[in-house]
Amino acid sequence: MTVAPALTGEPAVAGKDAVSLGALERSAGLVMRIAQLTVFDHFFAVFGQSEIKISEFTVLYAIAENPGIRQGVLADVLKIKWPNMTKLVRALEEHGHIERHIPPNDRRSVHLRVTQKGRKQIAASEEKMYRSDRLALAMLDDEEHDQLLRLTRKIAGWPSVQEA
Amino acid sequence: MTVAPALTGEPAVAGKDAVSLGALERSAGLVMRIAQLTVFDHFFAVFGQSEIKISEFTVLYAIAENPGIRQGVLADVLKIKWPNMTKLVRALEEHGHIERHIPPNDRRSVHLRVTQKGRKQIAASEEKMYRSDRLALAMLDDEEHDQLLRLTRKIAGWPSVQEA
DNA sequence: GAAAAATAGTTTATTCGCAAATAATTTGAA
DNA sequence: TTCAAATTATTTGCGAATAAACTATTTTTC
Repeated sequence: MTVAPALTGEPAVAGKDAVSLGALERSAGLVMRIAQLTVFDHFFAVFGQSEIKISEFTVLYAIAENPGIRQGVLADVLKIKWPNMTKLVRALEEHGHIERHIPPNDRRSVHLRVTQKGRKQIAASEEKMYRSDRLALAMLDDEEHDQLLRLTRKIAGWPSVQEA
Repeated sequence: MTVAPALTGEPAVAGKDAVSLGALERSAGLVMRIAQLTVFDHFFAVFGQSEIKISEFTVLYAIAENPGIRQGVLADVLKIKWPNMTKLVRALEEHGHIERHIPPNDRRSVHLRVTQKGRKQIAASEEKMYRSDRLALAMLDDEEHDQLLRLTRKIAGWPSVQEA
């Protein structure tokens, strides 16, 4: 029930006794946040100084999977705030990865599509995404990985794989 | 294998067909992030306009559990960046919740202790923390909650409860 | 024992995320 | 019809988070 200061590699603080968080160590919400930050450290390490950010890649990929999707819908699913999605979409458009279409029947909305260049970008970055995941969760075996996916889907309010 | 746009309560975008994220739906790292954001929505809802922020409470509680701890050690364990920890510690000190001690044998470091007032603040807020966790993870049964805790501890690099 | 390297923490400047306000359009109600 | 409310997206302003540079002190190396 104690936490070693060193989380990866060499100790962040050498020679320090273990730190205990007491009852907080049983707050799955808190531990989950720390685990998530740890995971994303790996993601950033893999993507590094890539030409496309993880958030941009995720949105780009999602648009490819859902041609013509509205950006607000995507924002809600990915838990991205609408103003941030506006910026992401603008960046993707400026890089020529997507196109914005305004349908005549509802000119408030913006429908998104991936361009040929966007498809190439996905092909070029896709493997990084899977590698990030494997690297970040290398301490889990296959069964644990599946468990984690099942639990996190449930928390996020996504249907379980069976019922989908 | 599809994601309903509505995650909680009423649909964020009514009348929209389900969104699929394709292969990304099997990236536990990505799903974990979305789940974590969902969890913290509940945390913020419970803490709301409390006099103390969740981050401040967590740090305060951790100091109480580890009297005299250095703030850098705490920052590394909680995955808080050092400059942010500086601000958190300053805020806690200004509110009279903690004291900073500079030991004569190493005057670079700052050792932290909770004051009597800090202890009262913990007593006053502690229950909110547990309530947040219960509320945010209400969709999990006890076994699933334990599983989640075990998996996230492993990802965060914390020893399992057994081996501690 | 002096210079160089490492450690602990803070400051600064910038980026990022968010809430609130705004704009444009569509829907709904009187 | 006409006007109020809702929807969709963007802009703006501000506060939080980050990286990089900096200060102070201690440890190591030669």
